[in-house]
Amino acid sequence: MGELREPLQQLAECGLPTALEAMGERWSFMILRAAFNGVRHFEEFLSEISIARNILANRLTRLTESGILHRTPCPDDRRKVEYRLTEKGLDLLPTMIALRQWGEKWGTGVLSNPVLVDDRDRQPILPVTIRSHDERVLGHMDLCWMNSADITPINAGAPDTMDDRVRKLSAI
Amino acid sequence: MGELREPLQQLAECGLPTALEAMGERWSFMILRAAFNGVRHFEEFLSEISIARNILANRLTRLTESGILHRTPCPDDRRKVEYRLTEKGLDLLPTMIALRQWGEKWGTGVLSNPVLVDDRDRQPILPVTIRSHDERVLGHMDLCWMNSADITPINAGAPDTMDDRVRKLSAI
DNA sequence: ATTTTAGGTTTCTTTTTGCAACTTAAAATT
DNA sequence: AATTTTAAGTTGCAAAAAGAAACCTAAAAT
Repeated sequence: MGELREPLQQLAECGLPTALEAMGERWSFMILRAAFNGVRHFEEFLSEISIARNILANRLTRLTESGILHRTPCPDDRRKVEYRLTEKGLDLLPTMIALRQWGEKWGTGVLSNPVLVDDRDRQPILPVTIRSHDERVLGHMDLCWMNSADITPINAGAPDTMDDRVRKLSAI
Repeated sequence: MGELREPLQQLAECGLPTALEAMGERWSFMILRAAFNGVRHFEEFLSEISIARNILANRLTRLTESGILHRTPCPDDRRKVEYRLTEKGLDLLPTMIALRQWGEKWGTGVLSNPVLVDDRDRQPILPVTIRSHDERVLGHMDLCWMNSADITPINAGAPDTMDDRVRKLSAI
């Protein structure tokens, strides 16, 4: 049991290639990290990251085009432009933190400082994990692939679309 | 003894650059995904991913060098070589799933089927999230940076004032 | 009126990627 | 035993991307 093996014919239909198309280029994650740390302007990114000027311009355009950043000319200083994370961009935080935690755990330099903490109680966050619907932490041996049509819904309380209802009826 | 000055730490030095050094190249995540799906041999990776032969050889070498894959010549067929995920490689699963879920959520019409489920109860896994020490789901506004030296061990009274030991994670 | 700042382009060089053909050892087939 | 096929690469060359440095333009500051 517990062999995580996706049907290989359907590998192309996974969200990973899509995600990598937007975030797979060099510097994209470093730009994202800077953005999460409050960096908003071109020259600010430039001094924060050791990236070439033309490459930064290209990446900011690409990230804007793919809806991860939003570009706005500053009203108060018309030379300036503001790059801000969109909802789509903000939604990459778990991925980025997971990657960062992996780097911290397995990288050579052991010390990680400063550390990400919960603002409410000032305690370090947990390692990012995969969880079951009832929040148990799952390892790769606990996972398998399943046709979404064959899944038995667990909560009958949520309102369903017509399509969901049809699918449920035909699956049971 | 102690003749050297203390090494100057780069502020906000984090595991992300380390992680990207190992996983930031093109195709690395696609190779990882194939490995998670049980792909183990060179020609198998080649037919699964649309990657050039020489690039695959290069990536497999790099991933092996960085300890994400382990390379073993097959004892039963001495032409073959087996590439397997190490513990370090397996530990990238949360990152990969988080990235994949993001791609599914924000990608253009990627219907996610099959779906990752918990082997135990056949229910879909939750979206990968960031969690506090007591497992509350945290958003980017709930996070801040803190010096690890200033963290109060759990059970002891937590400080309730925002002071200069705390830096807000400032996106939007 | 001149200088500085912000956010880019342009040009050129180096590095990385991609394609196709070639190699080498081992297994399978005739 | 001779050959064909398979597996895992390597090599050589063209194309694309990254990086460095100078240049450009509008707007703000001096």
